[in-house]
Amino acid sequence: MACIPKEAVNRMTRLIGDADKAECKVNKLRSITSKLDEREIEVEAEIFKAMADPCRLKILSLLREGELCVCEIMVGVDRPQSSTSHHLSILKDAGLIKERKDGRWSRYRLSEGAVIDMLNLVKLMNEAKV
Amino acid sequence: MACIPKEAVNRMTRLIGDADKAECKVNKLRSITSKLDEREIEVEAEIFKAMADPCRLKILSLLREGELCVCEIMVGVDRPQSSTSHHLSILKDAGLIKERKDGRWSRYRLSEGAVIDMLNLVKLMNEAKV
DNA sequence: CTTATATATCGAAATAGCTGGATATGGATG
DNA sequence: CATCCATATCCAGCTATTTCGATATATAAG
Repeated sequence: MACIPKEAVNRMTRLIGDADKAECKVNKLRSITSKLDEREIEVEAEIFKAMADPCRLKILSLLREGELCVCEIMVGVDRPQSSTSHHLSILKDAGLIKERKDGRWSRYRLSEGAVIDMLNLVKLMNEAKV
Repeated sequence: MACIPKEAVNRMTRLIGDADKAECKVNKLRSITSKLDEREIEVEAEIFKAMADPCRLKILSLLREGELCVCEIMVGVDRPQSSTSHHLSILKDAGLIKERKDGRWSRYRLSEGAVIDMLNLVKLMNEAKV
């Protein structure tokens, strides 16, 4: 569940050469992560998780063209209705898309904000990788 | 594995009201996703997947401060060595971090490029969500 | 109120991912 | 080459996620 503190400090001491400096570095490192808001990180991970699936990335691509209802999206991604609906709810829970009820149809669109920026950025990262 | 084509077109026809227009929309939707490069989407999903874990987000936060070796990172995230090493390899495979061997130590740093932008963006999205 | 339809939710099986102890690898040193 | 040590890899158990058929919910219309 956690690293062994004593062993960790020993390692750091061997790495740095000085026990006091090592202790100091340990405290510095711990203070960085302890200042992070656990809840915030959880939510950020959820956002990335929502984007971490090929089918959902396709849905987001489709929605860049504009608002679509579920039946259109399931055609676009070529997946059964329940599967499509499931992915949509994950994207919605993460705040990436918005839903609008229209009679018996549910129409989805991209949320305002940074969704498109994220998609553009990851494209850049992909290209940089190759 | 795939949605039922005939049913899909029927749904679209009821949605749009005109069979020809529906057929046309189906083709348009399919052409959007068929133009997407399957391999590229796979890699993009891998990048998001690498960022979709609280522990790995903490590691990226730590590395924003500069290059660190594994023993420093395991202290920072308070995880055992094998676990830390595992997360580092996922981040490395996704291209988010780079490794530099230095004697018996492995030193990791953020990749040049859009990693930090991505972290800043998701922070914005998180704030926007609340 | 009955039927038809669009979407959401459920359930169960399959798959993928996380975790951490144990072990392997490989550099450094004597 | 024997030993120490940092890191990577392996393995097994556990949990989370994906998938899709079946069912439930809800809106529309007759």
